[in-house]
Amino acid sequence: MPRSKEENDRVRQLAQENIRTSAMQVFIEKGYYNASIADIAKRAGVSKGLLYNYYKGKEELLGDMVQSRIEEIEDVMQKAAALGTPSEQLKHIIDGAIDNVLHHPKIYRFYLHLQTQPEEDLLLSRYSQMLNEEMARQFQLQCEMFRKLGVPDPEIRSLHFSSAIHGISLMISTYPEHYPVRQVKEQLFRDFCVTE
Amino acid sequence: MPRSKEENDRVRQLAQENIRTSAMQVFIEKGYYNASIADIAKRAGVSKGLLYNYYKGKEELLGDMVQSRIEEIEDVMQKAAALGTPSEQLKHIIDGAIDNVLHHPKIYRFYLHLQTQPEEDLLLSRYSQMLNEEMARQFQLQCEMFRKLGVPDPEIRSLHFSSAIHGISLMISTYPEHYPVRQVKEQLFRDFCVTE
Amino acid sequence: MPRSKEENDRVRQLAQENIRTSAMQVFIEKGYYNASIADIAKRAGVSKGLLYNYYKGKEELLGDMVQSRIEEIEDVMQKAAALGTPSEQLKHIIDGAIDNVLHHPKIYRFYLHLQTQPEEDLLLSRYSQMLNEEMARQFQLQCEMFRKLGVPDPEIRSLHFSSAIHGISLMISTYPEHYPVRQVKEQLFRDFCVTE
Amino acid sequence: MPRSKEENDRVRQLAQENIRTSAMQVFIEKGYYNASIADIAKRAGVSKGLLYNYYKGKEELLGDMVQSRIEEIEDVMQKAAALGTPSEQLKHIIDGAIDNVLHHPKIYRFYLHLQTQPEEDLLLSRYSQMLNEEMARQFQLQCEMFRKLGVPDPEIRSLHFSSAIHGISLMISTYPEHYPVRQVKEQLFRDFCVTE
DNA sequence: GATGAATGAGTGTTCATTCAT
DNA sequence: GATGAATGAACACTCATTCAT
Repeated sequence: MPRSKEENDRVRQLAQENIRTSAMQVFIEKGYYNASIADIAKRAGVSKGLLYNYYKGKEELLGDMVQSRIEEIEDVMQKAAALGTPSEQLKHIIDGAIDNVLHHPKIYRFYLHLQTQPEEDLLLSRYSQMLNEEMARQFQLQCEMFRKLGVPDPEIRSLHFSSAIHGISLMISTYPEHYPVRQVKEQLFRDFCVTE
Repeated sequence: MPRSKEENDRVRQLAQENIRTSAMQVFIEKGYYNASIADIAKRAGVSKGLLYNYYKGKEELLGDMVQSRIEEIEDVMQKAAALGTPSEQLKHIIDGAIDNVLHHPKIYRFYLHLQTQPEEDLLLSRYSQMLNEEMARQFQLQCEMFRKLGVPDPEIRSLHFSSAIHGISLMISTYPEHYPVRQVKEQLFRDFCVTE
Repeated sequence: MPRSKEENDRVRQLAQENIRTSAMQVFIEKGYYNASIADIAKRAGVSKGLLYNYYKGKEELLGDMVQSRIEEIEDVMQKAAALGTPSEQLKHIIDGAIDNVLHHPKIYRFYLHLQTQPEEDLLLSRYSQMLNEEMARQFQLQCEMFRKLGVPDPEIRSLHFSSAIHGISLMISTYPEHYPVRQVKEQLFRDFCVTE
Repeated sequence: MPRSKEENDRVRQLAQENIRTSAMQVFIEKGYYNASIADIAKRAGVSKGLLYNYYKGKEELLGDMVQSRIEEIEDVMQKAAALGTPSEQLKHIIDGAIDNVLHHPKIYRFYLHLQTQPEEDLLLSRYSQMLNEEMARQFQLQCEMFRKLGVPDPEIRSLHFSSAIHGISLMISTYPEHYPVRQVKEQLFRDFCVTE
């Protein structure tokens, strides 16, 4: 007795989800090049063959991860944009970025690693480019916010803002303990989100 | 008649230098895992065998690179420490860091990539750790400078300073063009190197 | 539809058996160091990759061979021990040893070759040691038999017995033809298995 | 000022002797295949290049060793043949063989190892054949001795004699300690060198 | 004679990917 | 859909041998 179409779909969804999650774990632990397909399949508790039924290969798995990372970022940005004042919007970005690093430093680390992939790595540079482009989109939205905030030179301001957040994120992910997160957030807020 | 010892030493030095330089180029272009020994040897115009006469393997080549990177950083820090006032010292660090990224964005990128290696990459994590430790040493020296500068909470200040520099460096290396370097340097100077 | 577990096991058994047998042939023909993995795989009609699915490497293949050789010897010893009189027991050892060399002189040669591996061959000395230890075990069992036989100095007697058998085996394996096997067996029996 | 011809020859002789001796040591320690030319040259304290001036390669070095081994054996046989009675002759062979193993068990081991080289090892089988042929020559001479001794079936007797000596040698070289050498020699003498 | 830098063919090993079942 | 046996290309590394000096 064959499964119904819906049930089949659900099985597919679950299997795919399972594989993707396992791949993320293994990539984050061992890095893309050290993660073998066998590792991922074993982690997911499926056969290598099945993995290839759902994903064309290792690269596509990474592509999925990058895609969902980008969606995550865009989600934060959209939620921010929906807020009333530019000050609140920027604060939301600060919180989103810092909390994310704080709770998942290894994930931040992984994507930064990917983002800094050598440009001529023909296999992966595509993904670092996608991430960088997302950063650029984020930058544009921030510019708009700073413009509304009424600061002079909103582009420069946005650049400073991004630099500050990335610098702090890097430091947090490198030394995850003892980082005075609250203070830093407040400092960022004072420096960037208010006009005297 | 065999070559004299000195002559031989010179030949060895040159060959080694040549190989190291080529390895750097290839690593930076293609990344560690995509750079094959054959690539490096070809780039150096040398046989694979000779490469192994001078280096035990791929890893040692990377080790050499990391070592010289660390020495480069320590050199900047020592030159800074030798200056008269904490203000000048910090300014020297700013200049050293920013100019370095500006002139060799790919090299900065490469080492940041290495630094963000997943921790369980047994092969490379050793090197990311070495780089992180160097960053920690740098941090300690900076604390001292801020202390002399007479700011309250010099540790927090040093943390902010490092975050700022790393953030900016990351942005510069990602978008090497159009970055308002002079302005940023001046801003950093105003933010961190003077006491009102 | 995947193969059933049992079917898969059978396939694995067959493949493994095939590889092991081919490895034995190639090792015996060309020697361990001259037998390349490619040789063995080709002989087995199998890809190099598959070989590594079943064996961790060249050394493990040899390990398997040594293991089964030891089991072969212990089998003869056990069968001997199960016999009624010491005289019969020793006769069984003589027959087992001589017949084995006679029917597979090259195999005897191979293991003797392995047993005489230079002690500092870090790779192989482990296996020569295992074989020597088996010989020592055999020696102990023989001592017991001679003791039951009621000879004076059973240890010395066992030593002579082993020396004689090894000497004869070496000669047979070196000059496999024309060796007066029956006579020699009878002589050994008269010399060692009876008490006047 | 060029060296005189004689002096030159002497230098050559010494250098060659030095290399040959070192090669023997290294071969005996690590085995032929694990001994690299670099090892041998280092042990001899000369450059790889010089080694190739005197020997065409690794194989020729081994050839030299085998040659001198054969001469050693023939020397014992000639000294034996020069003695007055067959009984004394055989005793001399016993002493020569056993004492040799006793004093240099590793060397015996090495040559037995070489002798048991797989027949299809195209590189080394030539040498194992040379050694086996020498053993055959020795066998012929022994036959003559046994004939003179007046035993029936001197060929069979010689075969037994060789088997006994090889068996004992193998045991001594494998368990160099505690072997009751004197007793064994006496037993051999009683078994083979006297007629009742 | 003497050196050791340089070569390159050969080998063991890994792993993404395919496909018969 | 699901499996895992099987493949083979790619790679790191070794070492006997050559030759310019």
